[in-house]
Amino acid sequence: MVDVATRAGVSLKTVSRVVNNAPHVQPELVERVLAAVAELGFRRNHLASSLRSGQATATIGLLIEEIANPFYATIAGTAAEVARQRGTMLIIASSEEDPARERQLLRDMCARRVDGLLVVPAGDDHSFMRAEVELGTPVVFLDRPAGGLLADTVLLDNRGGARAGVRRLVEAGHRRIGILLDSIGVYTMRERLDGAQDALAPAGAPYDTRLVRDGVRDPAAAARVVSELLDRPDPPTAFFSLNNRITLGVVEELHRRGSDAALLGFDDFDMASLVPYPLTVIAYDTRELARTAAELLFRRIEGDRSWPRTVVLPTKLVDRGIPPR
Amino acid sequence: MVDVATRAGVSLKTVSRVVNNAPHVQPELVERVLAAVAELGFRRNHLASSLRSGQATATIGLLIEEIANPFYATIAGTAAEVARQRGTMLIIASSEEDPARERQLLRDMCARRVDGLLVVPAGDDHSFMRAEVELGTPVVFLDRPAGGLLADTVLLDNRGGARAGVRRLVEAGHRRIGILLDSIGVYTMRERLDGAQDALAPAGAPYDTRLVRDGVRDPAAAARVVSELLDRPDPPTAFFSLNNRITLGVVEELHRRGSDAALLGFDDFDMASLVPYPLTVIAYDTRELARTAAELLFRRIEGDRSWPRTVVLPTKLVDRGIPPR
DNA sequence: AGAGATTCGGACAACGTTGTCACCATGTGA
DNA sequence: TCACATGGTGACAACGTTGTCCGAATCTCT
Repeated sequence: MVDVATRAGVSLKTVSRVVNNAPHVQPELVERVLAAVAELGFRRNHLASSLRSGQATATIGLLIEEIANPFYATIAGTAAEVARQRGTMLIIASSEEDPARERQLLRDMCARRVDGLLVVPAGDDHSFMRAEVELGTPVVFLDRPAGGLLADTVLLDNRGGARAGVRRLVEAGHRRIGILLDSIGVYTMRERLDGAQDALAPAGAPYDTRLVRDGVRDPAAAARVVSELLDRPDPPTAFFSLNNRITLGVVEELHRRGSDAALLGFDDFDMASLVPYPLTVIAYDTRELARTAAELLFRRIEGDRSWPRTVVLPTKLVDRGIPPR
Repeated sequence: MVDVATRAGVSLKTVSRVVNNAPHVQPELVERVLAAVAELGFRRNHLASSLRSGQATATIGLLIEEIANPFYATIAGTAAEVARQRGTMLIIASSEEDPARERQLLRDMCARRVDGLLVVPAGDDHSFMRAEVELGTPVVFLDRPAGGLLADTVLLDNRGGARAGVRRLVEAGHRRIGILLDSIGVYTMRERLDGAQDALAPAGAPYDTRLVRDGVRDPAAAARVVSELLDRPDPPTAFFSLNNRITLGVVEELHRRGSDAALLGFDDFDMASLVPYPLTVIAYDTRELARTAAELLFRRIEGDRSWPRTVVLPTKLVDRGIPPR
């Protein structure tokens, strides 16, 4: 900047003014400065700029579980888009469901003085962030609530969605329903399971814990579990898979066996209509989830100091057919 | 930091030393400083730190087309992982295929003094980055080459892959092959098209431009084009779709019609085995593409000043059946 | 013509950190 | 006893910007 000033024959401060297009600079000087900037290839140092001016690094942090997962990729894409509209950059990191790693990454983002944080929580205790939040870094949690910290949160109606879906199964006459889930440790899974119970109880359907299988991490495992359940003396007549990775494996196995069991899945996916099996799903708008959270975050960044909100977005049952029992 | 120093009864500099765990500080003082840090909730300002110490913001930039696209999401995930292993954060932005936007985003990342850039180029002239590169910001291009700039590049063997795939179609007796592509303006599409020609020419197969359709942007468009081509008096007996979004639409239409045309697609996808159609694809390892590029970038960041390299990664033909003509 | 207002440039300090250097104790060897 | 390392500490300046303030030049009005 000094070099630019020398070259243009003005003071340092004038260059600063031109670069920030502040008012009250002679057009002629502006021109000379801009010429010098171009000649010397000057680019303002954003670090120094936001160090001096206090706040506004024009950067927000996004912490998710796993970037490559389409759900999180959609969230990231939407967040990036909202950020771009605000002239803000996005730092992304993935916690891989590891609370220690989550903590370290959040610390690191704070050290970088991000203007705000968008977090899909991995651990269940976020009280360690209280200091940062009180110091003025806005945080919005999405998809899952934070533990031990009052903050803005945007969730899906997991329980209501599962309830509605399972109710449809029950209405079609199903009573023995195999339920496959990733990990009971995850909030969304617990909610979905609760929703299923909500729908089963009034139908007087036995909530048979032998039909509920935890720890189904991938399609192959899902296929194995389905196979196992179908080989029981009293096999389930319907399946409810609690996420789309599991659904994939279930479809594969049901299709392979030519089974006529009903299948309900949480999470829609692109190719659902191509899948060789009638697949009813509980869908939701991932982009809206992310957009809502990001916009809430920016409102906070812009100074909104109102009481923390929790927004719950609806889910929708997409019925592609449920074979009756 | 001043507050911490006061509280611990030491000088500013000693706090700095402790925070950076520099040697030659009395264990007792270290303890006192750490206590003060904990009590005051001090967190070192990364901005100021990297401003003062010159380089090393411990941040790299990734510029891709569209985060939500699974291909780029995989790249982003892999890049984030490599970065994390190096204690580096990742800034992600998407150009949405807009050269102007690409340019602005790259400038912005440079202004933030990233340690290096990973770029999937959108425009075809990147000479505007020469100044930055010469100033010492390493850049690695991936998936597509940069225009007008000598830099490290990691590519896929698009042409070779397409050639091998189409050769298989030709071997199975196909001569009239419908080719659907997104946009001839994109490097990868041109290469794949060239590969197809490579395989068709020696077979004496007519390269019938009426069977080549550009501008197929989404599955629905692909389905329409397939329908149109099949309704010709001399319909193609095989289709080659140049990306997976297109493949999706082609599968849908072929399946709908109960057609027995052969289908070859560029890009593998998760559910390929579930698709209700024998689908042979040209696959590649996206993670390896990203990992290679990211590791190359970090070698540069660590000081490697050797001549820029171009790495071409192989593709693999995954044969899930090709109906003969 | 003089007083006040307006416009614009520049000197200076500060943001929070770290590199440089000098200093003060010790301990060590001649 | 004296020089001389050595380990431990702090004062100071600097990184590249921008906010504050002062003052010079110009304009406006009576």
